[in-house]
Amino acid sequence: MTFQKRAYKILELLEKFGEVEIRQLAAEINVSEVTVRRDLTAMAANGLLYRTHGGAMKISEVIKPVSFVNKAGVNIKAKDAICKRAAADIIDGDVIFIDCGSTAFRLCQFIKNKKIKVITNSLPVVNELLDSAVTINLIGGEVDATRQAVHGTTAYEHIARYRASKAFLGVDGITVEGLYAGSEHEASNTLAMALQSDCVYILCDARKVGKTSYLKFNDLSLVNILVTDYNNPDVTEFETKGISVLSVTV
Amino acid sequence: MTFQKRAYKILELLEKFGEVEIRQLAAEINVSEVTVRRDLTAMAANGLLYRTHGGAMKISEVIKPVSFVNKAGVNIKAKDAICKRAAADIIDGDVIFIDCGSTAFRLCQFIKNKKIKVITNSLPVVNELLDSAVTINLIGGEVDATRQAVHGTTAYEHIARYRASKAFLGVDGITVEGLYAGSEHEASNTLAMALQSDCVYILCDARKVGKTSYLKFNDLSLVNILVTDYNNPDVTEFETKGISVLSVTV
DNA sequence: TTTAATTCGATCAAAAATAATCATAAAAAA
DNA sequence: TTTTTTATGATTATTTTTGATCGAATTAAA
Repeated sequence: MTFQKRAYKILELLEKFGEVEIRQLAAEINVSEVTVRRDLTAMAANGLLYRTHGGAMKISEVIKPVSFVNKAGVNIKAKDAICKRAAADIIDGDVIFIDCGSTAFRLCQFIKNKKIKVITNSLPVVNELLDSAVTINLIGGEVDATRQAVHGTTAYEHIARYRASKAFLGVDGITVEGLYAGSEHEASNTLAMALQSDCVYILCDARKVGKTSYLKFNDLSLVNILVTDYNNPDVTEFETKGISVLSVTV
Repeated sequence: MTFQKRAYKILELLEKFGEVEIRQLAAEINVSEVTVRRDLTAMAANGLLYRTHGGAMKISEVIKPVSFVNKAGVNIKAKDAICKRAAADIIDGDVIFIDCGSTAFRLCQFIKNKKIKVITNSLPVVNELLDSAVTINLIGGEVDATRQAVHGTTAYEHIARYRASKAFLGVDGITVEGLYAGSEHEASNTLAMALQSDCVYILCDARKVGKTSYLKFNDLSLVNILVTDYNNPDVTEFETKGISVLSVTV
């Protein structure tokens, strides 16, 4: 019985009971207590479990895992429907930008098993995709705590170094006149990502279509595809401006 | 029977059983154990299987290496004592590097109320300092999921753009001969941060002092201050090399 | 607090597995 | 063909793994 196999067994028992005693393990695996003790020490050093006097505990019950949480829970159904449709366009081998909005965040759940590269400035996105098939490239720069995202000059320069096949971006408002953002930061970031992408998707639920906001940062020429649940004849206005509209129903 | 044929057979058996013993393989393929051993070594080097003592395992069966959160569970008392001492040296206005090791992570709790800038490649550090007085600059680049940190060429270039007054770094081992790391990534990162800092602190609990590891990546000239709980006359050896040793008791 | 019982870490020894060395056989190159 | 290189197996030295033992440290009980 090799160390690797014992480690497996130990983790299995740990998962089952939450905690285990050395005597119990020694009997179960059929090795001496000294060996079990050595195994536990090694595994604790590798962070696979938490060592206690006389045994071990599951790590999750001792230390809280790292987690960035995306709080924005508004209009989730619509956002999920939009993102599901958008995800259908993502194929293996794609390199995509995902911005730090609450809409684009919902995209994560649909792309976990795709073999793609994701470039993002959003900490919740990184956290969500950490244990997935996706390769993550995180934009560097100053961290904005309220948005849980990276912004600033360094960040935009970082974005400019990469080239993606698709960008999935949210906006604060979109009309035939152009794109609106809620802050300079958001605008700069959206713009930087869009400029480095072959195909720009705007993910935008119905509330924001036809609405303006604080800052108009670009006209519609930046956009290739608009994914929305806004089912209204007006969408033809966008199409005449050269934008493909993907309508979804909630 | 050529190597290629044997390799195929070995992978086949591995797929079937998940693990194999050398004796078993030698009998099955009808070659000596020495040859099997050589085959396994070669195949392991190419990442086709995981070598164990006495045999081999399927890669997927092997327990994932160091997950970062967990490693924080080892020797916490010593690490906290070390970090508390180190934090006493940090003053308002400082710009500091914090690396992605489990020791340096413990520093966060002591600096939350300081008016400083922290530059880091560690996601847990970012998470821990998100709601604090600290301004965070996150290194950008490829995300290493197991370490929950950012690494790669882009990351090291990002580091080179900044200049800090102090760097707080962990190592896998330190002797009078030099500094040791557990991987190329860790070494590159530590080195990059150290080179951009006016004063380099090595945070190192007693277990790692006097110990060597996988990779020696630099001599001691890189280091200015060693903070450790290693209370032994031998520390004078480091001091003769020009390093200030800050000893703490647990 | 003191005492007794565990548990731990260090050291040692035996067994197994590995790495290193060498000689031979097979294959490739000259 | 001869020479050189490569692959294999045998042999020996080294390393790793495991279990036993004992003093020190830790926990639980009195």
